[in-house]
Amino acid sequence: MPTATVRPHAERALAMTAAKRRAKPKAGYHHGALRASLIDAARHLIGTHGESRFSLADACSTAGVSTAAPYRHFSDKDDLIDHVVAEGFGDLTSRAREAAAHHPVGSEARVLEIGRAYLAFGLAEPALFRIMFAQTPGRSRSDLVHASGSACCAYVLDEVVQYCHVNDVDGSADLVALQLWTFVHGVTSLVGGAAYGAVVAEVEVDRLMESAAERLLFSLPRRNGARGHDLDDAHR
Amino acid sequence: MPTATVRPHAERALAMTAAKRRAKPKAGYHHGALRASLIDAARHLIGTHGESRFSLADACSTAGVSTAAPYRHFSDKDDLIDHVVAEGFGDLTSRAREAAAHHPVGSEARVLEIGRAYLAFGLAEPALFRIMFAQTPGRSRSDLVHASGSACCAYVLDEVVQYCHVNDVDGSADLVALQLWTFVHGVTSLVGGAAYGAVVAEVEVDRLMESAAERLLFSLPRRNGARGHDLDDAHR
DNA sequence: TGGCATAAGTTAGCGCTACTTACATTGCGA
DNA sequence: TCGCAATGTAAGTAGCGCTAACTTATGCCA
Repeated sequence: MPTATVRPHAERALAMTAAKRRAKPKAGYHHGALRASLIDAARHLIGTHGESRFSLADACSTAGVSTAAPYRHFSDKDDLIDHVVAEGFGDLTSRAREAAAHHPVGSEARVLEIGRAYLAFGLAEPALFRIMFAQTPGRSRSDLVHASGSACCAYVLDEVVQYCHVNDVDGSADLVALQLWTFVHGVTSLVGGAAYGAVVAEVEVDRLMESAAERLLFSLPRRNGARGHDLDDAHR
Repeated sequence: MPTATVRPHAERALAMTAAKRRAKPKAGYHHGALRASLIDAARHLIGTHGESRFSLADACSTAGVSTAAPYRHFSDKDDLIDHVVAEGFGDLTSRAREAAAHHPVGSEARVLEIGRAYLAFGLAEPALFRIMFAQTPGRSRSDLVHASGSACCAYVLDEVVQYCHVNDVDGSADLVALQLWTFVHGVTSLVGGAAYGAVVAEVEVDRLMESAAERLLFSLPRRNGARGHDLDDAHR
């Protein structure tokens, strides 16, 4: 047994600032909030270096623990990533809900703000957004990912369906909702990537989305025979 | 010096079948078509195990060479992946061009078939499709990737712009083309992932795309004041 | 046709990573 | 306060990307 045990990782306090908002960090042998700290660190590292460059060892050193510590909280590296993805879906849903809250149900502004929140999330963390909707061929994601992911998609789709019901849109509300979600997801995927930059100016992305929402939803005919919007609104 | 040199990798011939269509494989110390074989192997392995699980060593063993061999042809692992991506963009463009060739310029069928080819490519190789449009935050892709990628996108967009010109569509053709491409890309991204499966039946994807093309392009007003299609066609 | 520069392979080895095993430390409840 | 479960560490293994130094085959040229 060692007579004078050196307290390792004295610099841990420096790395804990990121997790401070989540739990009380106690300096010492036990980290106190390692689970949350590792998720935070992984999310940040994936965002800055990409998923393929992300290493568990990096996350450990930023959290200030040894490389064996994560296995007390996660079964393996993929399990940690799954928790990052689930947290991402939770954040995306929260952001969309917050954006919607300021506008009445069934209003165009509400639908548009949800779309903008979706896009803003993808722009803020493109690498996270990508792994959220990706699936590795070999393995299946955890139930946590499936639950949070389908909850997120279900919410977004439901908001569009509600717009259709409130405004008596003719035709299949599910189809329309799926189309709009698909489009917003497409914009978000492309602007987060490299291909878009050469083609689209960032200022125009919002106009692109508004115009698409107009053509895919707002201008759709209503059950009473009227038309939601004059189509000319879409390209003035 | 060894007196009796054993010829290593006698089983190489077995692994060469995949590259046989590309170059003449000569059994022996020199592979003969290693560059192409490695690209093939990488593309296949990324497709079956995902990018994050793809290892250069696996590609080497399927090609039947040592792990140092790739560095005679590629600067590093990322360089090999870049070549896979460039080949992917080339294939995607080829498929789209072939699909378009059977229909007159400016016809709805031509636009739809290009969209279907795009979707079919993404369904056939989802992992490849994903890395084609992804970018790792830390590093920039090679000029090869940028060239093939922007050529692919430029072709797809140009076809929609041509439709607009042939049919005298009113408004910005660039905007419309971008919208349609974004939508098709969104469908392809989502069906390749896990989120869609729970929501959309695969049979309906084609109807989804057709209906979106109707609303985003075919039903748009024309310069002479007419309307391309009656909007009701979109949801009969 | 011989000879040689060079292209294109190989083996050996380094540092990093994911993960496991065995051990150390701590907090908490009986 | 004791003991145990939770949570950390250190050490070790296998596999990975990549490099350095060496070996083999090929094409070209006197």
